[in-house]
Amino acid sequence: MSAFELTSEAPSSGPAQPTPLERAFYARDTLEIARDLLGCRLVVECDGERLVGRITETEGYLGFADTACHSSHGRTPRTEVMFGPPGYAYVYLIYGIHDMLNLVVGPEDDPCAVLIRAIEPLEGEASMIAHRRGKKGRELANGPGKLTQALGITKARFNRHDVCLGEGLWVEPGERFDDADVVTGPRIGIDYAEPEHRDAPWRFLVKRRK
DNA sequence: AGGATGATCGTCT
DNA sequence: GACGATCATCCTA
Repeated sequence: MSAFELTSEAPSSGPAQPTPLERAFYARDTLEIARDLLGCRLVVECDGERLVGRITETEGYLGFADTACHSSHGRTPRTEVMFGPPGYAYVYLIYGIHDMLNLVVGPEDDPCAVLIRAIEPLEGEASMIAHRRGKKGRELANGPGKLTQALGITKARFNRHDVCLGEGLWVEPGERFDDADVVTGPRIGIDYAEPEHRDAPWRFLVKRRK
């Protein structure tokens, strides 16, 4: 079992060119992708500025058979994008307040997704703090609603967005975390799901450092 | 540090 | 008309 080949450009002093993960990255097993996304760079172009965060927490949602996955309740206008090809954003509003960022994965007609749950700031931190009304440090983006607010990701702007183009919103290779630094556990906020799905260890997070 | 509670609206029955 | 892949605030210690 081998990790997807994540290659990164050598660091350069000039403005970085987008190096988005290609569609093949997203056309694989959901849980492998959720694992591999840890350490990757989430990039958003916001008000002419590039905001970048290191992904530190994800959850896999496994499609039809997963009663915690939206698509398991049927194909609707909201869930439609998950039934399409991989490499697109599925952004929806929860609790009337929070935008959730998911990446559609797996083959077409196999409606799986990975929820991005947390990031750490790499570029544009000052703007992220401003978006978060002064919150900083671990409180800046350690939750799915927090990171979308910090990065300016909304459903209106990015639902159904192609993340393989390298414009607007995409994911780039970053550092690869060692397995020893990765923890798994049950997913958050899905108590309504069947026990076998509610308790499945499909949440991935980087162990707290420093 | 941690538990309870209210916020707020798109989506589906 | 109900409820949710949550968060911030307001308490109590």
